[in-house]
Amino acid sequence: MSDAPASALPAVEPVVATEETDGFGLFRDRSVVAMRVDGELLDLARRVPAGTRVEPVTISSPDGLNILRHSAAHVLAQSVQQINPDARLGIGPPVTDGFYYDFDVPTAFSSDDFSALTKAMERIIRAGQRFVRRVVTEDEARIELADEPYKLELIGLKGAADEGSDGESVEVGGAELTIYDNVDPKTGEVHWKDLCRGPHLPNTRMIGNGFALMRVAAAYWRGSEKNPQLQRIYGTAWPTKDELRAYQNRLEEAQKRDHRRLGTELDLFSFPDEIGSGLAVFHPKGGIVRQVMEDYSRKRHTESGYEFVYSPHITKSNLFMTSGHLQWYADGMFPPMHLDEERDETGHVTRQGQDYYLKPMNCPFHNLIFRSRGRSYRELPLRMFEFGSVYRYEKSGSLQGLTRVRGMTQDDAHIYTTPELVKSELTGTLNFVLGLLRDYGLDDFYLELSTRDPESEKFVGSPELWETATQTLQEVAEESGLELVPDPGGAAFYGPKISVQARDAIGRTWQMSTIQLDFNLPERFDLTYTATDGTKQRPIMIHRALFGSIERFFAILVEHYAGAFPVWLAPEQVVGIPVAGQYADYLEEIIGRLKAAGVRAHVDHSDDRMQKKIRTHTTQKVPYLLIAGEDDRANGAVSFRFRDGTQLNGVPIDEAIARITGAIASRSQEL
RNA sequence: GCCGCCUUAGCUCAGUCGGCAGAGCGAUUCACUCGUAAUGAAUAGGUCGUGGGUUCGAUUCCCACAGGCGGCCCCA
Repeated sequence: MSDAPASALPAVEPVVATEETDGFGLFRDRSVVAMRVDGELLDLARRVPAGTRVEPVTISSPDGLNILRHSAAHVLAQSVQQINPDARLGIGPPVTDGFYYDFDVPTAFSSDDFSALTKAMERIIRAGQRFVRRVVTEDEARIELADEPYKLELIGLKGAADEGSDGESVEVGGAELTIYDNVDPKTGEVHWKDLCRGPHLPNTRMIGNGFALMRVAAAYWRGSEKNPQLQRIYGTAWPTKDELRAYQNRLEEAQKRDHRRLGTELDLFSFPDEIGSGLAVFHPKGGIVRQVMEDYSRKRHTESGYEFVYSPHITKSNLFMTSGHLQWYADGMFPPMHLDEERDETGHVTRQGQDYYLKPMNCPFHNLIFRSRGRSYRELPLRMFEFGSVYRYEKSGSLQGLTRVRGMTQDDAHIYTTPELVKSELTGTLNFVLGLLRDYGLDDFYLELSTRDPESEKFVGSPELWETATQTLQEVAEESGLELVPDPGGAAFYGPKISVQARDAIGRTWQMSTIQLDFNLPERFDLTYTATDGTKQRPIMIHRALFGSIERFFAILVEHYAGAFPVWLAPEQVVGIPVAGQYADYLEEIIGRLKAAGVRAHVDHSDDRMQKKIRTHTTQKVPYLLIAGEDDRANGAVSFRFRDGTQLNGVPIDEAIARITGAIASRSQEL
């Protein structure tokens, strides 16, 4: 979706080779950068025998873009080693919208190095160096790459496991070990080489001027924090300069929508240093948005048969021993408060203390509520809902605005059901979740089904139980009619789940709600209900978070709407602007009627000129500005000005009020 | 937690090659009363993130810590 369509390019069709030839012989079109034979991507320079069916890969296709970006990564690495011959190479794969290359260098790169690197890259690109593939034996590769310890490690890995992480397969994923030489087209001199499975662009010239270096970062070698950290340079590359610019504009657009920036500009929330990292306060305007979000959610939950429960923020450790959280997730919890311990003068403990923990999850509390008395099958499904405040000691480096915090409010529900009702309950829950998300303005979804990693021993419940549950989730997901993406191995140890992914206004996807089956907690808490035949049965538990966390969902909505909330959510819905002071009283009457109807409205009585007031409240993204001057007063009317700058003048007062209250009541996305 | 960068007024940012700091917006006050994105003027506002060190002198140099940003790892 972020890749530009290839519509401008002429259609290029698969061909069948009539004689032995190479890709250059088969495709004259310059947009073809590689070819596909039997599903395998090959350089255009590769020979194919007569009778081979060959598909062209154009530079703008997903495969073509990856090849472009991977080749750009090579050119980056060549430039780095040109400038700093001591830099050792890690890996350099393409990623979404770009590429990176990891280097082991004694001193980290800074963005100051970018201009020199970019110049070096441009020189290589202009030289039109050819990427020439060469098959080598393992021993030959070891000799040639004797100075590249990381590459040697990859060669060693190749035999062991073909399934490396995605980046490594770019280097050594193929059936043969290959090295690509960067060859000067005039002299035939080899300027640089890299262990790589390819394929590559025919030559560097095709990278053109559609690339840019983006940022530097550190990354653990082969993704493990036990390994040394390498210095990573991220870049982006596109078939044309225009596409590069379009990409850069998208990034700028995303930056303008950044909820942290809008949170300050619109006075919604802040993270005072005094409180601590990852702990937010919501200001009055953000508070209104939150309150409206929560109130509407409460209403819908009540209508859908959920019951509201409340639980404390802290608990003694034994509860999280029972749930298993302390065993599994102690690292992610705030350390305990040790209370009630007493010692004598010599320091000996005379009274054993108690550890209290801030809760990282609500489910154990809900289980206690379930267990507080005997339960009958007649009560099931039992749906408990809570806006539960949870605290998680996230690592300092992973905190991010409101999307990753240490204190948050989950809209958490736990559903206890009989096995017979699991499927209908899951279906109902999924529909409920999707419906509610749509009401908040998100409507482009796909589902992800996270299943057990069959390799892993770390799971609870029998394989048969997992099998049935996964099957049920799959059916429910398929019946929704939404696109379903498998996420093998993504399940938690205690059960499979469906998660709802939503695309926002600029096409980014966010993981939203999760619906998760749990085979673990009912067991650990020994939850039972009495079935029709009088026997005690184990209920099945479904965890369901809709927003995930209110804070994060709030952030997503801010970014989705770029701060311009639909009226029903907007902190300020209407601001009255008199053309001159003498019309303030007239406007005040209209605004008064709106306030009486529950609309968040006020008249701007400041000394600013009217144009200034319009600017002020437009930048504050107020949905409706109501303007009144002599013309309006004479006609018993008022004039609208909307956020997009359009206006609607001389609207009769009753009509104006009906329009506003109507848009609020219907939670309209339109004004 | 790890790597790199950053922290100057409420916000966005200049600046000082070591001699106690400046703009725009915002705020306040006064004048202006105006028909769809900035009226004008004046005033207030900063122990330059915190703590140490070097120095005659530190916002500037060094160290530590805190907070932020970008990644990595992680995300029940």
